[in-house]
Amino acid sequence: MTDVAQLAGVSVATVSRFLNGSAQVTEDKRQAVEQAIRKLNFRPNLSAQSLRSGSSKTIGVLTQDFESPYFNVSLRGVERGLVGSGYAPLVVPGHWQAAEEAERVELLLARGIDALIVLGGSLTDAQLLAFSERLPVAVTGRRLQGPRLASFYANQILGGRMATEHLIALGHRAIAHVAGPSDHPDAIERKEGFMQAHRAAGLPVDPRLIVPGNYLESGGEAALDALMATGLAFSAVFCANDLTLWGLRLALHRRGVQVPQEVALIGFDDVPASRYMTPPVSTVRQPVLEMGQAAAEASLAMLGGQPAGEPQQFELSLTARETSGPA
Amino acid sequence: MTDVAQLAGVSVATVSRFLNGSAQVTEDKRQAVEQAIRKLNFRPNLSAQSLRSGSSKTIGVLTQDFESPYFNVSLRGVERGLVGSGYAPLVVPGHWQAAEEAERVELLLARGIDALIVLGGSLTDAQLLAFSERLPVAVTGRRLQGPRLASFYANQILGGRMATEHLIALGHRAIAHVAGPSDHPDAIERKEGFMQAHRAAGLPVDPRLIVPGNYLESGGEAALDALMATGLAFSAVFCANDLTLWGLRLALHRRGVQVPQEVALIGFDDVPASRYMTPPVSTVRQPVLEMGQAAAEASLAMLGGQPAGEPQQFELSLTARETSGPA
DNA sequence: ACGCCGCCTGATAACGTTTACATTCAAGTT
DNA sequence: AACTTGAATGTAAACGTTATCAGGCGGCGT
Repeated sequence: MTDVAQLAGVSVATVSRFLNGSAQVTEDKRQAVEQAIRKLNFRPNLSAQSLRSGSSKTIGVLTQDFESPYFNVSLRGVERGLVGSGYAPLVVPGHWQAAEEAERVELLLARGIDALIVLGGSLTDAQLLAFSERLPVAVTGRRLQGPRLASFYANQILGGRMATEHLIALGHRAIAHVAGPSDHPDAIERKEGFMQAHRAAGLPVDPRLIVPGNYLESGGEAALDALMATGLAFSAVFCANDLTLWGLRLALHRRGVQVPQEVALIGFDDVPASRYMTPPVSTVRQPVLEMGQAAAEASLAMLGGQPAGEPQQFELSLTARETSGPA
Repeated sequence: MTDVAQLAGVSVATVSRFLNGSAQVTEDKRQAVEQAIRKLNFRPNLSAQSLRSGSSKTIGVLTQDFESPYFNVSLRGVERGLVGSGYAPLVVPGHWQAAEEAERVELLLARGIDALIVLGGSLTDAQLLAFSERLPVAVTGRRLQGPRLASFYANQILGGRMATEHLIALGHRAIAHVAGPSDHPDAIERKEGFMQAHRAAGLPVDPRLIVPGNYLESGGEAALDALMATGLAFSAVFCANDLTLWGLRLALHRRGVQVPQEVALIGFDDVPASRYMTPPVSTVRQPVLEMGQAAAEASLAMLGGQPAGEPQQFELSLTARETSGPA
């Protein structure tokens, strides 16, 4: 910057003022500075700016798994919300382990992030609120409120209910459920939706038809064995998420059972590849991209000094493709 | 740091020396400093370190698309290679647009990254070499050499040939190919492998059975129409990548044609979800995770002052699952 | 003509580190 | 006893910005 100032015949202060528009600069100097910057191909040093201003122009993003399509769609939303803002996302994975997540957030904090976006995960609400004392926080998948804590969520109970009611409407009466991790709030709510749909329809639910999963394909694969072991008949399965459905679908394929003729399937999340499964999977779409984008925009708004605002609910929608058919 | 020094009754220099182990510190002072750090919960300010040392402890990663499973596996490899090194990856997408990629790299440079990892993309070799004058560069998917440029690649021609020979060995004689983007080197080489396999087997190839794609599902879907339009018969298709295969497989499903009984399919990349397609897809596995990890490790090594080393070739392997069967 | 007011501008002090240089001091050397 | 050596420490100057403060200067009111 000193070089620029010298070449333009002004002081460094003037160059800084020109760059940030923090004060008026007369036309002739402005031009001289502009020219000098171009000539020297000058770029302000971000480290110095960070040191001086305390802001690193970086937003920390806590995701869970780089290979999860669900989280990657969110990430793309964040990326989209940040474009053109001058802020860059610094992404770290937490793998659904509260301890690892907390440690990764500390790492982000040590890097001087200006705001934090948390995509799902296992941190407690209290931890999140504690972080929000230090910097603005935006979180997806929870309903949570604080002065500098914005949240974006969808009604998972309703989603579970929508999926199950879809199967019931198709005439299914013996419906199984492959649940998500039992300590995962979303998984618990989706199961609750499954129960509610049955109650509302006056249908009994056999608890043996609810088997555990892990939100991964492997859980879906294992679930079929568990289901067969019960000896109970079922004509449809509501899977806690799409990956679970994929695994179950593969296991079904291995046993030669037809989908949806013999067993109808519905998933959750509407992950991109689900459109291209055979048959294309029926699922409850979560607007994850939109939620990621909203989280990014909220972070920016909070950095601009605006208050966090109410928790914002996003609508779920049923995408009936071809894994679900009449009983 | 001043506070720590004061509390420990030493100078800031001693604290710094303790932190970096850059010089001996007597046991008593070392303990005093350690205690003060713990008590004040002190964390060195990364911006200040960057400013002073010129190193931001950040490695820029140019990926192409946050939603591409292929690139996400690479990214996970990078993440794995960097763990515990103190370096964090800063990831930006380039979307296969040379102009966008160059701009994103400039953005990374402006952020003071210490090294650059390039995953595929459309930058020219010359551009990459130019970047490597400024900082260490590691690139996957190319064979390229420079003093501070490490490269990791797999033989795409051979891969294309392996896929095609697999189909030929199964008795297929009329084999179609859905190519990748015509300006994409990998796509060109995979097609070349397709040709070579035919030549080696003494089989003619009808150029009308080679149709363009875009490495995306949409290209595969469209390809079937193009193939049908030729009026030519074919019993197998080599798809330039797995996503293309998914799209083609969906189009086939819509027309009610059986895979692999009526048409056999083979893809390329072995993206995670391919294992869970119905039927599970046969494909040529690229060790992308390993390549990403190697790129990260090479970057670290170059930052440690070691030379780049020769371009390193990774082996491809055929994963025959169930989309390929006898003619 | 004098003083006052605003607008631009330049000098300079931070921000929190690292490191070259200077200093101290104990232990060995002559 | 004076002198060298070397290790441990302190002092202070950078690194590249931004913001505070004060000065210069033209215009305006009296």
